[in-house]
Amino acid sequence: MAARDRTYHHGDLQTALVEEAAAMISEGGATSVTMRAIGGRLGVSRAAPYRHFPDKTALLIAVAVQGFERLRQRLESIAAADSPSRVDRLLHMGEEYVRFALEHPAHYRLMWGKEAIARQNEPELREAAGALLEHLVGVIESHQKSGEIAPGNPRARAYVAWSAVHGLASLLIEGQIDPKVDVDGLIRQTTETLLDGLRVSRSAV
Amino acid sequence: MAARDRTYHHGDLQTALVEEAAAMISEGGATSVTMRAIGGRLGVSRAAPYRHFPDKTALLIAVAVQGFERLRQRLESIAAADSPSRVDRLLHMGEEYVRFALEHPAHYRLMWGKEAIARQNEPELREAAGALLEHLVGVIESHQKSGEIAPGNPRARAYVAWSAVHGLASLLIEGQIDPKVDVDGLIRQTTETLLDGLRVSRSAV
DNA sequence: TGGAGAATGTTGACTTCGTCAACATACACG
DNA sequence: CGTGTATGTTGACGAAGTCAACATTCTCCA
Repeated sequence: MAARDRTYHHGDLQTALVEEAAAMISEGGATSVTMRAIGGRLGVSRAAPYRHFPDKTALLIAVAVQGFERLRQRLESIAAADSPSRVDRLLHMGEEYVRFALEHPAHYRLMWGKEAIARQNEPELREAAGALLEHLVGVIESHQKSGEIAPGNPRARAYVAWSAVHGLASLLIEGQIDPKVDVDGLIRQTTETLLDGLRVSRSAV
Repeated sequence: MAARDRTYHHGDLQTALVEEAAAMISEGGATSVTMRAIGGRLGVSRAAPYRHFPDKTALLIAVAVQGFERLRQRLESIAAADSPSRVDRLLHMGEEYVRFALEHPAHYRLMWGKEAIARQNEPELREAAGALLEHLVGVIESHQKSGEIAPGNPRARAYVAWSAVHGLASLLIEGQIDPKVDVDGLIRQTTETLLDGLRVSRSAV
């Protein structure tokens, strides 16, 4: 059994650390996560996490990777549910992306913040984000086949789409959008504008 | 004279602190900026900055504000130079925005990172970013008059445009874009897709 | 079945950093 | 020219990351 009730050995501290760090990030932002505090909340000493992660950055990376995976799962379930031939599916996915960021702002910020994750090009992080991109590329391709998106390098088009939703999510969670603005309407308008642009055929790049 | 060569009093430490912090951010990222290091580089003690900024966050905010102002000036000079009735002006502005971020990645990151600037809703920062937005709104309006952008709430359209360029800038500086991709082409494709979308008339939001 | 060695956890200590308090020096101005 | 204020310095403290040495528990084979 993996999660017995132990006094000395925790059972599955590695997993618990990631979960707890994610929870603390949601509650008090990334700065509230300290090795000491996280250990305390798990009833473990301050140095215990070092048996599972070489340093704090590594733990935060694991949390960020988990965030990318959850976001991807969420988008994939939408892609699977909706009809692949309908434009609505794309709108729905874009909206869901932004909604995820709004629901977990600190977590989403961590996924992107090279500030908190002070290290150059973590491969795991790149990979997790890459999986998200790959999924998006596939969706773009399927919609190109059905004609709702103009032909052209699907990867480049996926980057464009990703830019739009990530940019909006970022603006929103950083409080840069006037609170008087109708957020749902803005999300919808952004995804619609994006799709309108992607529908237009231009000289390929 | 404001910048005499002094031994005890620096002359214009406040300005120098912001400049030096910005330089250090460019060189080694935001984490390399410590009060001690910045003081050392300016030949001043570790506590001297506290005569000019209440804490480190305030200094970083000043740096971020300066970044927003420089970016705005850069975009305004383009808006002034190009013909206001040509679509190229918009493309040019979008490209310039992304280029700024690529030239000053750590600085641009700081401008957005609520991580490094751990404080809720700094008014100066909001204001500096707001000025950027206002300028963009004005540009959108002028292009709506000349018909290159469909009518509708110009502020909402400005947010959409801002999302696109900020999102792309963010993807690029966080290393999320495949290095094999032609960056200039991607920037152009993003701004073109955005404009194509903004040109289309939809039910207003 | 009974250790031996690996895995996991704890405590103490060191370092860096932000920050405050007490003190020092230079400047401005009547 | 003297005094109050602006600016700078040093010493100290607490928080936090992290390492080393030590403790406990688990695993698994002889």
